[in-house]
Amino acid sequence: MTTAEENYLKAIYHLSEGGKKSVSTNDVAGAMKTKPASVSDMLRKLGEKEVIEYRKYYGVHITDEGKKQALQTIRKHRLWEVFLVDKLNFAWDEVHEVAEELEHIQSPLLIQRLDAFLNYPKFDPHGDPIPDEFGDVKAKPRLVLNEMEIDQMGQIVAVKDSSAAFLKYLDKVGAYIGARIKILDKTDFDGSIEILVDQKKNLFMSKEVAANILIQQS
Amino acid sequence: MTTAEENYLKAIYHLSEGGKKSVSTNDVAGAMKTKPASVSDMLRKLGEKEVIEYRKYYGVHITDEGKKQALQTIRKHRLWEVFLVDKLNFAWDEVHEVAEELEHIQSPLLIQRLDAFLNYPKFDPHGDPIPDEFGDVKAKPRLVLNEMEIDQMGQIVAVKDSSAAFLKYLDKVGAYIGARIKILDKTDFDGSIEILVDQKKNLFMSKEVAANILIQQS
DNA sequence: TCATTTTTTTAGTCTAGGCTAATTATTATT
DNA sequence: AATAATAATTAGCCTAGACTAAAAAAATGA
Ligand SMILES: [Mn+2]
Ligand SMILES: [Mn+2]
Ligand SMILES: [Mn+2]
Ligand SMILES: [Mn+2]
Repeated sequence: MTTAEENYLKAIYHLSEGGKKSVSTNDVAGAMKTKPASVSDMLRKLGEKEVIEYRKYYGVHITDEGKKQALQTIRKHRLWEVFLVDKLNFAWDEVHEVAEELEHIQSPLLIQRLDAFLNYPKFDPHGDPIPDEFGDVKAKPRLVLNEMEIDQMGQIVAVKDSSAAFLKYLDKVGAYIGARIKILDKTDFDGSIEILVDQKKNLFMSKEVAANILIQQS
Repeated sequence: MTTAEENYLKAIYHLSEGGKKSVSTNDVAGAMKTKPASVSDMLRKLGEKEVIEYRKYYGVHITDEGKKQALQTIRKHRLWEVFLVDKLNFAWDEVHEVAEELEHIQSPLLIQRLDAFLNYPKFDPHGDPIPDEFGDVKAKPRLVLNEMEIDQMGQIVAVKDSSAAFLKYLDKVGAYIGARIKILDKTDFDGSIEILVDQKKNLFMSKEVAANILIQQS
């Protein structure tokens, strides 16, 4: 698999995650920031490699083999992110782009040793689970913050958006992975919410922000 | 610079190292394991970027700017090799191929942090000096083992060949960076030599092997 | 249902980096 | 100095991965 193929397959995997059976050409183009015409071409190639099932005009469905390969790339991406944050003192908003390159280095030994060196981490700096070498991820149920009800409580365990802009914003307002939160108020009009962080700090946030924060109930 | 351009420029830099003013198309093709026709094409491109001076039919000369860029790639390569050996417990014969990929990751911050994490190493696992961030290398005079005379002494400080085959051979016979050696005998007929390692072990080696071992006199 | 809109694919073009075969320049040898 | 050998370049082709414009299929909705 080339770097481009790995990136496409990973995008298709992520687009399929919400349990969607099929992913459209336009969806992939959006995720990859390429044109639909380029996507059609790539889908044909990935179809021939049998990592996806591709029916012209009807979108694409990732195969078990494809899922396995995508999870390997994701594993590598997240392990490198842990390395950058834990060992090289990168901030959590600085790691995504570099990991996007590092994930394509081809060396099973490297990843095995890196995993050991990092002490077999289970989550990356954004709270996302790291698949094991067989592609198994232990997924605990998580809620999206903007869908929680008043008085519900929980802990921030992950973010959906790993862009520097979003993560810097969270840093600024004091939201972080592990923070204990409680829903204080919700505004029907715009969907914005008010939460209590660590039993001491009130925090208002827009629906857009809350929709990118994942909560686990304790 | 693309990965391919970086690899070519590095090869040209290494081929120029012996003080040779100009490097031939065939030399580059040999080092890169590509055909001369492909090299001609690349030389034109590198010439346009002014990292080399290219006169058709008369070989190529690396510019100061080219040297600077090559040294940055070499710096990255060698830092990654140190990381693999010191932190991930790779053997010195296992690192070259992986470093060949890692050296192309584009992130100045990454290299700066990696350097600090490794405690600013001055040499890679093969004894080669690591250029600093300005491209400066501190080069101490080194002799090639097969050119030394009987009774001369010194320390193995580096190897010229970083292939797994060669390094595994050195492991097997007990030669390593840092070993103190003394020339016991030389055979004119085939250039083979006998050395004493660490004042206790006699070691015979062919001219070919000795020609890839670098000695610093103490 | 049938026309319009939207989505997707195809056709054709481009660049990077390879290749082979043919040509040309340089170097070596009579 | 002329010819032969060698080295290097050019010409033409290929694949991967992008793109635009045109064509075709599917979805929408009057
Ligand atoms: Mn990537
Ligand atoms: Mn992440
Ligand atoms: Mn390389
Ligand atoms: Mn090395």
